[in-house]
Amino acid sequence: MAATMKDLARETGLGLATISSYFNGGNVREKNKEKIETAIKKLNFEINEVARGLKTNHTKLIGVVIPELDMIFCAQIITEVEDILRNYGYATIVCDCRSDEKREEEALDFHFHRRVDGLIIMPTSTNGKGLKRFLEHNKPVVVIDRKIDGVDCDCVLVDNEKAVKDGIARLIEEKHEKIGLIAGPSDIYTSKERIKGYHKALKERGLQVDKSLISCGDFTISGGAKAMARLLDTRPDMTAVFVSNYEMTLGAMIELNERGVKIPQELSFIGYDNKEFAYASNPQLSIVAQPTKEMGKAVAQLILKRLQGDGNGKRKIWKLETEFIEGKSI
Amino acid sequence: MAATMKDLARETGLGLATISSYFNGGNVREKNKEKIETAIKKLNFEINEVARGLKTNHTKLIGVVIPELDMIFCAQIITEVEDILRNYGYATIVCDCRSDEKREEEALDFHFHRRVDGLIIMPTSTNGKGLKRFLEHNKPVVVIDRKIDGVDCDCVLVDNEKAVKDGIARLIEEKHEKIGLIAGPSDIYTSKERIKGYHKALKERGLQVDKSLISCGDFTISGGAKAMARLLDTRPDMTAVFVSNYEMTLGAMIELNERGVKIPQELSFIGYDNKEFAYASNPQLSIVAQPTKEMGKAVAQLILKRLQGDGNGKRKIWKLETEFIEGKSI
DNA sequence: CTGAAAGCGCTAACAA
DNA sequence: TTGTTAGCGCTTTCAG
Repeated sequence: MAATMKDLARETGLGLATISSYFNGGNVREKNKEKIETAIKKLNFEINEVARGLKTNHTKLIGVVIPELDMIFCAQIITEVEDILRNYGYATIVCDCRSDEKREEEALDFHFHRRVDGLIIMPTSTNGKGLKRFLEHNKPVVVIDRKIDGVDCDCVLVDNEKAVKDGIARLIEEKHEKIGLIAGPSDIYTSKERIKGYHKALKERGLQVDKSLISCGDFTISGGAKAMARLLDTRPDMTAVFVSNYEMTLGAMIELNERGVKIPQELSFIGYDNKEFAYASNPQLSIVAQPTKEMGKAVAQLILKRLQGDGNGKRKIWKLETEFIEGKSI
Repeated sequence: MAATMKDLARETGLGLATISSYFNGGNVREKNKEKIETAIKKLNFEINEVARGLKTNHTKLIGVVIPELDMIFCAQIITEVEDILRNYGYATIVCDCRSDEKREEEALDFHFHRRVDGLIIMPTSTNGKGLKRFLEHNKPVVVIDRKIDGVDCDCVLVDNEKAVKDGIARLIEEKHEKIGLIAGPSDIYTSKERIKGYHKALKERGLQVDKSLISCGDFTISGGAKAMARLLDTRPDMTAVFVSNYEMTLGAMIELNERGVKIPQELSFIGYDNKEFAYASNPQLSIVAQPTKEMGKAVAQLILKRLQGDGNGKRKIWKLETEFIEGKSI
């Protein structure tokens, strides 16, 4: 089996503590360092993180809970986070809860049992019960994208309101007045923010908000297609539409495609996220893109800071800005 | 701090071993079971997997190494695998090596140090050195998508050759003769297979293979766009093109879009993977779709079997079939 | 069926 | 600086 520190001690004739302090940056005489190093090579020693974890009560594991790993928005953030944390010796365990509250709870349990050192979550549920458990045990929590009331932890958010407001403003500039919005589920934080942005944009330009122009999807492709269909059926007078997440953008495009609706002649269109898809569409789509890479960086930075001992610093909320990319769909 | 088994023993008046065997499915008198259960609730006991891992030499951790988490093909497989393994108490640690051999090696080291119980990998490097280390330590390895010579482990593959052959055959049916292929890097297993399929399809129908109709991308969006541009420039006589992965399909579409090439009037097109994108495109794309969900299931099943003790069973290679989805791009 | 005791590989306090 | 020692929380003999 694998060599242990004991073996190193025997091999070098040194004490166990010396070996241990060698690995933990303690003071070891140069000569002994060399001895240890050759012994490591000879015995092919690799430190056992499990044993270390038992002792120190640190697993160097970070739990991640997200609604869907194959939502590109999630995947991009997670890759970035994982990459940075790994450079600091932390492994991330990602659980995809399929936007299901029960599964999310299970995932939190799962991580808790595993004694992760910290938690990163894009929450599905809006009650912060599961998160508090981590905080009570002094394990840092960073929430992505959706703020949760009553839980005192770091957050990385997007300025959803502004994102939508700017997009809608752009449409109004082009003299559109009957502008549809394909929103997310009305109980999700980001959806609410985006709807707020829609309202504000219209009001600021003195336009009326007509609720029948807002159609809620569920952030999935088929949900987006259905929401688009609903708008098309009930509001044939609509001249422009804003879709407020990537999967629904895809769904809406599928529906428009099937009906043969021409963009932008018959309908102006603004989508969300995923530049590549926007470029690959015909015509090229105008979209609002979220800064996933920056979000990932922010998340990693926040949790690392807490893990490195800043347990008491004040809670931080980072709000990042989206980017508007002009295509040919307006 | 959290309660331990010792606390349970004290609370119930039972011995430590009894508590332990309760958790490990041993025989415990009904009465004592009840006692233990109430104590668990009272003390809010949660088993410490770290300690357990130290003792049993099992971490219940599975290392996953993939080239890019935000390649949808990877993400879909991984989600499925993660979901299944979690139901069996295994956590997956995913490392994205960004298609970089050095990073891949680091990821393997990382997992090895962490003492994962098994490894799932979609390899970037073609030498199996890193994998052998796991096998030598009796840790099961499952390779996804790309077979590696000289490493004796389970594999889940796709019938790449047939996938491309069928697509090309479909184009030939429609009287295309100058058919372009946008292939992947020529040193990657799947690319080679796909190129083989291209050759076979042409030969079987008595057509000549013309190397200038094959353009190698690198499985990225920009690579796909460049490869498409190259073909368009050097072979204006080409009447159809087959793109052999999703990201390059996206890239190719971007390029075609920018040049205003009309599909299918000026060029027939077959893409790869991601049905949703195919439906959302205008016109709808014909594509070859890989069975990601089934692949995930197969991977999980194979590794679970090995983890459950079938260490010596013969190496299994599963080859799954792709699906051809007809759109309006031919 | 249950209890006592040893030990997994490591860290950390203390003594030397 | 280095060695000794006592656990971290659990599983697993071995007796009872």
